[in-house]
Amino acid sequence: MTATRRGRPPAGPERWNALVQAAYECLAEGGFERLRMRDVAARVGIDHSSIHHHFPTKQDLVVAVVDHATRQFWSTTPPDGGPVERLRHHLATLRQKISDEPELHIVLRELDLRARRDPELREIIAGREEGWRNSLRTLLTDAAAAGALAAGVDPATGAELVIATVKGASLAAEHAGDVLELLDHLLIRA
Amino acid sequence: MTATRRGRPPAGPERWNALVQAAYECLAEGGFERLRMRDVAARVGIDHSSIHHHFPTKQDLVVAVVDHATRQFWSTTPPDGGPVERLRHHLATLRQKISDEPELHIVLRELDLRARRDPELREIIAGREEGWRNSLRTLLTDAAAAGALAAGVDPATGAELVIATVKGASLAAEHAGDVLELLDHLLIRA
Amino acid sequence: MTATRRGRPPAGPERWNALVQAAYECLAEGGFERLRMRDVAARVGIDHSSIHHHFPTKQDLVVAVVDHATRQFWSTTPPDGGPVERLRHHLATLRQKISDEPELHIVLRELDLRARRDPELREIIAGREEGWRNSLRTLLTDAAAAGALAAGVDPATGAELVIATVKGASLAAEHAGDVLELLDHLLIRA
Amino acid sequence: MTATRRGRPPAGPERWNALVQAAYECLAEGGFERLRMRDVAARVGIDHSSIHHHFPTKQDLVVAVVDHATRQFWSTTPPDGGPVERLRHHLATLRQKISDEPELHIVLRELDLRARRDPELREIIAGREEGWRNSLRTLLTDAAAAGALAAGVDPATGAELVIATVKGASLAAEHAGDVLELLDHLLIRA
DNA sequence: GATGAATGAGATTTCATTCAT
DNA sequence: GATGAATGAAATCTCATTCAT
Repeated sequence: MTATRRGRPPAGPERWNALVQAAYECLAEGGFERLRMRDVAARVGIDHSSIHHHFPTKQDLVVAVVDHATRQFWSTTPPDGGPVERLRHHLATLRQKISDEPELHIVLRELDLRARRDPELREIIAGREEGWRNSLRTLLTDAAAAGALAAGVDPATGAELVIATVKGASLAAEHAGDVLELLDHLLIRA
Repeated sequence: MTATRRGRPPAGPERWNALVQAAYECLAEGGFERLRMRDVAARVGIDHSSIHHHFPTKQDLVVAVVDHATRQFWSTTPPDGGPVERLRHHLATLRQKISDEPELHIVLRELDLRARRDPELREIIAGREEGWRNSLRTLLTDAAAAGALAAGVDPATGAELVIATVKGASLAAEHAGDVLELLDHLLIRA
Repeated sequence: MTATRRGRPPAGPERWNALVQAAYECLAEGGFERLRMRDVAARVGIDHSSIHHHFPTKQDLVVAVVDHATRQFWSTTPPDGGPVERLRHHLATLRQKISDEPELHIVLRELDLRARRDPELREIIAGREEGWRNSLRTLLTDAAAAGALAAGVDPATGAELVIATVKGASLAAEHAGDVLELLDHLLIRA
Repeated sequence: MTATRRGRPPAGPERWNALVQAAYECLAEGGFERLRMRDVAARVGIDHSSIHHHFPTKQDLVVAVVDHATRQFWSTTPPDGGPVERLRHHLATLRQKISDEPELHIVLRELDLRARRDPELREIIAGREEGWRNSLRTLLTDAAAAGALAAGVDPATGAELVIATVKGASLAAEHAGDVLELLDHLLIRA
């Protein structure tokens, strides 16, 4: 997106990224059912068969999209600060992402569903989600240790509630903010 | 399912129901991406072209499946009793459904995703979900009136939290029970 | 079309005729390419499979239509009178038919074209056309004997010219009248 | 048709032309009713799905055939010379075409009939025919100005007579020559 | 005679992928 | 690396016809 532009479409790793991005957009717009190599290629401006130089099979492209999409989402590393601030910050960031980039949720849900039948995808997604899950548990455990959690809230289960809610909330973007705010209110005592 | 079976495949409305059920199962197993008229027909034991006798187009079959699936799920009418019992019962029923029939959730999520691009499905699903939403709101409002709701819980938003959680929880069936139990605990004071 | 109506659709030979008429209309509207047993049956108001009781195969129905259509057209028997009047009358009748019932021409052209690959149809049509041809030749021969034909017009070839013109004229119904009038003018001297 | 053939099937525009020609032949042999993409492809020696690389839909192929067929026929531009010679020459050329290439007439009649229900074809064909019609009218007008037309022959109607005859004459190729000769005799005085 | 269900052959079209240039 | 042509498998849908009721 910066250099290597001499009047001709760029090649090399830029092309690779452009293809992943294009596939991501196609997926957001039409779902897996309508994800076509042709459309992805067209969006980048190359021939539909040239795409196979970068991604031998369609699955390879999909895997790259999974990597791209999951990386973006769960990587919300909370900043320094007390346990409560960090947890609050994380939930706030999730809220923001959901309203700022709704297509990301669509893509994640598509991938999640597809992962059910595709072990390769399942592993990648599970790996990323596990990172998030652990991070969440730590957050909640710290909050609990600080006495900032609602009574009877098990940190591990609380983490699942957040995950389940985020995934479900993306269904109806207009409610997502309120729901997560409620979650914040319910879970955190202080 | 009752009579008229003398060694020959049954016909009439039974066949219709069997096809819907078969499509439902195919959808649960392979998702929309792998939903094939051929497979549905084969599962019922008729020729793949005969299916068009009952459902002129694939979409017609899908619509019937939507109807079948959504009808099952949201129709959990809580019994008589006090507000708290009714709400508790409803949440418990949802918990039960999630663990008893996980494929139902898969199908619903497939449909939900597909509805994004298919207005016909969208309307059907939205109609059913609206019924559930209203029912939930009433339940929560009644509970609030009885002073049984956690402080600061708006009934409407609470309903959305339940919906979001249920939809999200179905992603990871193994956590669903705990999550909903927590929700119960958090939302309900008494 | 007259009797046997007791609140239920009629059967028997009336049904047969109705089916032929319906097929004729379908043929006029959509050509052979879109002639469907279903549509024919629907037009008469019976089930599409019941049609096979009257016409075992589609070809049988088509043959009946051929019979129906060709009978109508070529059967313009000229009345008594002098040779010139009879010929003039015949040409006038053709003119009239072309403008009154344009769909008849469409059907005949469809049949004519199809007859090229269907010996059964070919024979029926050829048989009918032969009758017309002979009748035309006699007319022209009589006119020639009466000295009423344009100089150098061979009766047999003149007959072919009329046939060719009528068949071609039906292509553009708006010109048909003028063209046949010109033919009258050119062929007949008196 | 010139170079680049080393034991492998030719590609590029040659393939395109070959497909049009093949479709034309199929149409001549079996009519629209039996025009199959499969057969066209087979005649050229490629897979039946490859044909869609050149003609996305069947209609596109048909349009190309229309273009091919109509271009051939009406483009008989008469040479220099007096009005009578030019008209005679044109009629003679038509006679020749009819006997030399009878399948062209078959195809044209198929197209003509189909154009009744297909606006796209109708326009193409109408456009071409209009060119022929105008050319004929000019010819006849010139001949009339030269006093070479039969008495009472309106040039415009005369043009229609020729068109109708040619179209009709193609039905019975064995009579076409005589009929057109008669037309020549009747129309032209000198 | 009429009906509804079923059949099976076949037609168009789509699409990931391969290959030679 | 890119391209255009070709492939082959598969999917939906159509339709004349048959069969049991």
